[in-house]
Amino acid sequence: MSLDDRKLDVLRAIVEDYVATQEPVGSKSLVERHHLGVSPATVRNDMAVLEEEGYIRQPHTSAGRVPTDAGYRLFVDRLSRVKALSPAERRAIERFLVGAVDLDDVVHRTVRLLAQLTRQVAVVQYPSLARSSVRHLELVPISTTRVMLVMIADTGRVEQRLVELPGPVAADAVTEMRSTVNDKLGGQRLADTPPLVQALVDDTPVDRRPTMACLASVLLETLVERSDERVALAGTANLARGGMLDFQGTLRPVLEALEEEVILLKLIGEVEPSTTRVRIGDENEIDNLRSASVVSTGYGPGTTIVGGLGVLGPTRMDYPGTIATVRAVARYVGDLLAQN
Amino acid sequence: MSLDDRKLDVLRAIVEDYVATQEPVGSKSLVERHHLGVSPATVRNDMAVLEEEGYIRQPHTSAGRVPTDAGYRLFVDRLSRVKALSPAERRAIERFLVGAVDLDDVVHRTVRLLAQLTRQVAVVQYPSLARSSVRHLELVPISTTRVMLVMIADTGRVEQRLVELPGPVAADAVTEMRSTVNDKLGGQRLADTPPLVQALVDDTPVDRRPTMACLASVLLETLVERSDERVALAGTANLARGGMLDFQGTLRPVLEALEEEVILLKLIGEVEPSTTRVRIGDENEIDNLRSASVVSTGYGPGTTIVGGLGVLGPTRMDYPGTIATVRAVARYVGDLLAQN
DNA sequence: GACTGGCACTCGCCGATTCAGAGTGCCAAG
DNA sequence: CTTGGCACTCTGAATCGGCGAGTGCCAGTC
Repeated sequence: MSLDDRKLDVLRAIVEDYVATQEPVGSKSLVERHHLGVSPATVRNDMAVLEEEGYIRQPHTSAGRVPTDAGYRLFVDRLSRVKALSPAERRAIERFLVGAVDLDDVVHRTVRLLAQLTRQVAVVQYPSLARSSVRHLELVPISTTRVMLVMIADTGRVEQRLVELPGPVAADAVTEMRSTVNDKLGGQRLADTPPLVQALVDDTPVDRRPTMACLASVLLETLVERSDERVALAGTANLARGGMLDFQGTLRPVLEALEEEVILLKLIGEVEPSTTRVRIGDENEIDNLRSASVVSTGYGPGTTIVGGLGVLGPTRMDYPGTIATVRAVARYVGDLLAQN
Repeated sequence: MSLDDRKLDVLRAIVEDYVATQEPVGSKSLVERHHLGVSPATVRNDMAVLEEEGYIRQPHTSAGRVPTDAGYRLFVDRLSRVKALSPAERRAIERFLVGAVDLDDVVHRTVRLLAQLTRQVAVVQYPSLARSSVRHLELVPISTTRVMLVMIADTGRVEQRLVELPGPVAADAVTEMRSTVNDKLGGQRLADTPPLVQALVDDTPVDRRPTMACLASVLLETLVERSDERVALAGTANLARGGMLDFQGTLRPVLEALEEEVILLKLIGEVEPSTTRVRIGDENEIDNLRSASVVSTGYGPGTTIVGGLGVLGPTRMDYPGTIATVRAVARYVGDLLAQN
């Protein structure tokens, strides 16, 4: 049985009302607020059908209806109208992001901005190393047997690692290695480097090979294996709004999940080109987040994507508004990145 | 009126019981659990006095007593016996901290360790730049008018900033500037650099002065003015343990406070030499944290202090245990730092 | 003078009960 | 297919009473 237009209207009205009021919505108040041209009784019949189909449910017999995860899903996919950002929001975004001096700065500002605009928990992934290219590698001698390896990526990320060398190395040897390393790896996409690194070792004169091998292993470890994705988080306090009625009374599992970087990455990573992804309640793979929804998207200069960002909130969230905000912020950040 | 020994014993017993059970403690259960050699009636009299003096109070007439902030304070100052760490805890600390490759890594591991051991919110400050010395300054040309400035401090911290130069600069000029900058600033304590930086500009040949001035201003801004202290946070999920009975029902204000880096720094910064500081409830200057306690201390290689760390939890916390853990972790981290 | 046992009293908590209101499902009629 | 009407259900708030933990005080004892 397919749902006719009015039933879909009813579902939309239910979602909108419930999101706004946080209370189960009944047939009567529905017809009052949304001028559907029919009587409460008719709406009740529709609601019965919607319930049978699994889009809404009653928390208790004889209290209004509440959308199910499936209901939200349908709403997001087919019913929600795109909401344009208010000029105030646009201005807020611009004001917030200009004057960032640093990649760190950009990410921090972005995540706070996102949390503030959506009033939810925001997550921003640092530009992924795997999607970056090497702009420069720097070797800084710390002592005769120690070198600080600094890698600067074209996305602005800077990673450093202390390297313990197998034996003492002269300063000019370091300089020389720096330039060979830069010659071979500079400009290369990080994902492509492993074979190059190997070649680098093989091409090194024997007397220096142990040192170079050591360097190479750290390089690989840092940049590739330890797939060093970082994320920033903000707005956890927003979880405690709304009396915790969402999240069935305890924030514990949600907060726990948010402490795991791996989980955060899973939430906002796995970005496909330029879509906005919405995961609703049970669609989340993480058990602790079954009562939450995640809206995420990718960002990057131009059309390329270098990282993900998104927000997390209760399933009862303003999807159209959130989606619009997430998209807008992602676009602004992308533009900002393109300028560098 | 001074409190005699038994009254203090009673206070201690009350604190210990309340911390353990989370329930107001009455005279009867007190004498049962702690073998004070007196009758409940006597204890009642003592409790009346303690209440009069403001160390304990009754949530409602005729329910047991609960320590006040002042009661906890007295307990911490005079009554608590130092609790030795269990061997298991010691092992946990060591296991957790070995294998850290990075300053970032050390800090992250530490903060998680601390959260896990104390089952509370943990905060760790990165080694303060103000207390560090310059180990090396690196200038990496990004384009002809842009340079990446990387500063490596002796504490292992690495800060970078993109510098927009007033005009194009040749590669060898950059190299030259790098070495002069390093000559002048290398090894200097960061707090002492501002005049040196000024001198640096003055000593620069006129043709290069604008570039150097630009560099200098970024340097000052990054390292000094923007007093770039960073902190790591973990264990917020622990706030949601114990049904939120502490924190009068809502975590919101606490979570909000924890989102502000400035506040976190205030909590664990301001370190005096090698003391452990305990701030109980109202003693906190931050309004949002009036129902929380903070245990903090400084850490650093040897006896010097380069940063602070600590935990935050409900006033009803196991002070002796927490203090012991915080101290132990600080010491281990200090040792770890000393090795570099 | 300090401690103790006894006793009356207070008051919050818990379960049961009641009541009003919102909302439903169903039915018969338009 | 829609609508008005109606009986029914169930929750949430308010009320009530008994229970019990815990207290404060007093008189007696060491």
